Amino acid sequence: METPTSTWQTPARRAQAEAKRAAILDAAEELFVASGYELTSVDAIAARAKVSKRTVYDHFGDKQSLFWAVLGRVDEILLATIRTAVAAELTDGRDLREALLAFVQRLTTDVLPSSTYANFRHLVSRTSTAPKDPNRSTEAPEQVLEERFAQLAAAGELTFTDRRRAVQHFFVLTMSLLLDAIDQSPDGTVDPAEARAIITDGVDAFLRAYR
Amino acid sequence: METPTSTWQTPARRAQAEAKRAAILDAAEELFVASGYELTSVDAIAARAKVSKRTVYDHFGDKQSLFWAVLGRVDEILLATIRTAVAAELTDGRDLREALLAFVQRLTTDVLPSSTYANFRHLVSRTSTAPKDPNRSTEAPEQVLEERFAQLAAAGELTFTDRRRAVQHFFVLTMSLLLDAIDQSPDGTVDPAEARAIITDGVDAFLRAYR
DNA sequence: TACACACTACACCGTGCAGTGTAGTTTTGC
DNA sequence: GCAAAACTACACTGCACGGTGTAGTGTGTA
Repeated sequence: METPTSTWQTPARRAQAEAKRAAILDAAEELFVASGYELTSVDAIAARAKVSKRTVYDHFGDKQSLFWAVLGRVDEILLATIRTAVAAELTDGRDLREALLAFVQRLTTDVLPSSTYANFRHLVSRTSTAPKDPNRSTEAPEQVLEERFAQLAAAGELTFTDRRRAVQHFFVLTMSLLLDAIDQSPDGTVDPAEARAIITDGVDAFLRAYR
Repeated sequence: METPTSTWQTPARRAQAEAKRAAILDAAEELFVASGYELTSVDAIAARAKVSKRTVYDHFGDKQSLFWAVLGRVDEILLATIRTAVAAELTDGRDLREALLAFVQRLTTDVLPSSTYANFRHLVSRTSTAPKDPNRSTEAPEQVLEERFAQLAAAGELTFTDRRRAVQHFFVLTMSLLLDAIDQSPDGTVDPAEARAIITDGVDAFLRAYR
């Protein structure tokens, strides 16, 4: 058959194929996150997805393409999550500190627990072992926040000269430290109290620097 | 022979052995940093060190131990560099902003260009593919800065409740962003002007938050 | 009924790599 | 000169893994 995704089939067949495809992506994501690109074998992915190895190759061609497909899905989810969180928490008129705290809290509970993005940041950014995707925008998430920060600055709630830098600082003061805390601990979980402390300290430091 | 490091030999022999050992560590460091743990073969390390593969195994036993040895050396150098930089730049009576700028600048020029620590941070922290060393203190560098920050707080130059957190924030606002910038760029180098901008922005933000 | 699609099971190939065994060479200390 | 240390060259094992080829199975669809 080769590339079942190319032509247009009857809905029933198509649905089955999509289900398998999703299962493979799920399994691949878990294993890549857990063990990294090199140490994750296609056989293991197939086994976890309860799918024959051949099906994996029929769907994705090779290991690299599968990895990129996983990455693409993760990027999508992440971007959607950030957009939602911005829209839901960073609302006008709300106390800025409360808004930012809620925003980060929401991001962590929505994205990190599935551990989706947490370790992928490390996997991708510089595992150096993972193959680099030629076409992908690592900028998107930041830009969403940048726009909102610009509005906040216009409203006098924040003060900065370089909005890009301000967003960078916000991210490292909150998300980066949370990610660090996560993969510092052996089991990959962080004490919720510690997490809250990191978040509040980060937000407060940010506000002292940029209010 | 097996493990030439165990018994005590005559100086000449020992010196030769040490030279080889150092050459192996150098080669291993370069290759691990460049390609990651998995993708670096022991054969490649031996070739680069201009040493027979057998010698590598005679010295280090296996690939993991070699990796840990490299890590240990990097840790030592890093710690010494930080101590020196603290002593040299974070002196009493100096304008705090100038001192912190010089401190970060010195760290980057002393540690990053050799790229020693830059990518190793990524290799170790969560490559997940790299083997974990059971006994190593990832805390040391931070603690050096913590002590100095505590003194600065006592002198009224800084204000914070949690000195550990303050140091974390300082690191992410400066070094983390520099490392990010480095491995964001394909060739592993950063425009010096951009680097300076990152440093000054980071230090200024830190001072706004903690002065 | 018959076809095509998605999939499985499984054998198979090539390769790269960690690690070993060994015989031989150079150097050093006595 | 001799013995041992340090090292080289090289062959070799074992294995895991990426990827392919193929024969066969079940199932919606025409």
